[in-house]
Amino acid sequence: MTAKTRTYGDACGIARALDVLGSRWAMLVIRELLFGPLRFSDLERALPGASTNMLSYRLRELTDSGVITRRRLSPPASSAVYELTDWGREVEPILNDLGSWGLRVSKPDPATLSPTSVLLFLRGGAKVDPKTPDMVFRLVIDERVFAVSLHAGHVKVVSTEPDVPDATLECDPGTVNDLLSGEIDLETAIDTGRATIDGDQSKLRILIASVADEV
Amino acid sequence: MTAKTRTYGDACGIARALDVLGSRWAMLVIRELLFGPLRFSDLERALPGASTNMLSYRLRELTDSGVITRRRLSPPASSAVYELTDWGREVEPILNDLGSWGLRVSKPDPATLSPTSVLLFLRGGAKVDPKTPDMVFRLVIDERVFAVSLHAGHVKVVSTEPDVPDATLECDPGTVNDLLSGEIDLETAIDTGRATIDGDQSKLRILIASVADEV
DNA sequence: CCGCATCCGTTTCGATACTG
DNA sequence: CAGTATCGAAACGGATGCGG
Repeated sequence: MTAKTRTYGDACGIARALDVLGSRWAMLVIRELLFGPLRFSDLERALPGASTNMLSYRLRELTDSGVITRRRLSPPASSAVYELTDWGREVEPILNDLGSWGLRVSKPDPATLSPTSVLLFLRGGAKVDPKTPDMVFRLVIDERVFAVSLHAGHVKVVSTEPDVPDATLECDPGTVNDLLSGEIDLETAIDTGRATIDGDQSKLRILIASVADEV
Repeated sequence: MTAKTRTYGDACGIARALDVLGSRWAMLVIRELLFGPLRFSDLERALPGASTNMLSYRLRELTDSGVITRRRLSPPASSAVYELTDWGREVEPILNDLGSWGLRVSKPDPATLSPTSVLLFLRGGAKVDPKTPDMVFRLVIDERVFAVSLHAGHVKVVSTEPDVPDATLECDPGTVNDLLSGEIDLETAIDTGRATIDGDQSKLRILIASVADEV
């Protein structure tokens, strides 16, 4: 059954992009894959509200149109993962811009927040003074480990274990977001048990402050 | 009946943007409004395939969320127009990027092409040598007049009558597109009656060539 | 003609249940 | 874990009609 998706039938590049990315959940699936390959169930967890049904269908569509690929992991762990193709990775700046634009939309009331969203926000929102000394953090959100590094005023976020981090911060996505948007401060987060810190707390404070200023 | 649109229920900026722009035709409506206010029927013509039904609903939604405004024209012409708010105008760069990304998607078979799409393409695709002398054109597509100017290697497209154009080009959207993408040349277009030219043809040729090179 | 409401068939989506 | 099957609900597309 060849998926004859509904098309805009418009030769414009925008319409053609939407023919591929315009259906519900498509862009959010891509958002989730921005920090590396994920399994079906990872996506399911990151996108509650998307039915398994929809997910598998969208994944097939995106695979067919060449935005993502399905790959089987090597023998020991024999599960399948989905990952962005080179072309798919090129939507990242678009999603970033869309994300900044969307900040002016009021938050939905019961709101989820995936680790990925927060990390994108961190990466995109930070404009740090280039004279700030370099630093590396180990960020643990929802069991997933990320290396967050500050180098020459540029924030980098990668989905790996950092070597020699200056500090480790472990907490849930909501807390990271509240910290970055300045809604709570680090002390409160620690005291209320929402965050666990290990290492150089002052450096972490610098990073957080620089992002919070932007917002 | 307050439009309680389906929401992603996700606090991420991307998801919130999609709560507003994610439904079918929404972004294309915005695309059409990028060059200035339009009436309901103008939108209808530019977006065949969108039912009047859908259009009026989308327009209300976009108005409610503050992306566009509805304004009544002054007395003589007492019709209403829709136009982007400042915030709405900020999606332009996003749509441009989306448009470039989407060029790699194969064209739908029976494909329409609105004047707006072509002009966006013209504006976005042209990287002209800054040493090229300035020029101004009068472009007439589907009865709509635009001023296309080349100044210091930058292409500007505005929806107004230009004063003192170097040349006038009148044709349908498809032809402009074919010219810009190098699929036909100016001579052929004129000979086959697809384009009508008045004024300095050589200058027009320079503009066209510089865009076609990009593609 | 313009802006929209209404009716109706089709497609897409969402929730739950169920299988390899 | 990684999806498919099923089914009701919502969104969409097309046609028509109606008051400015």
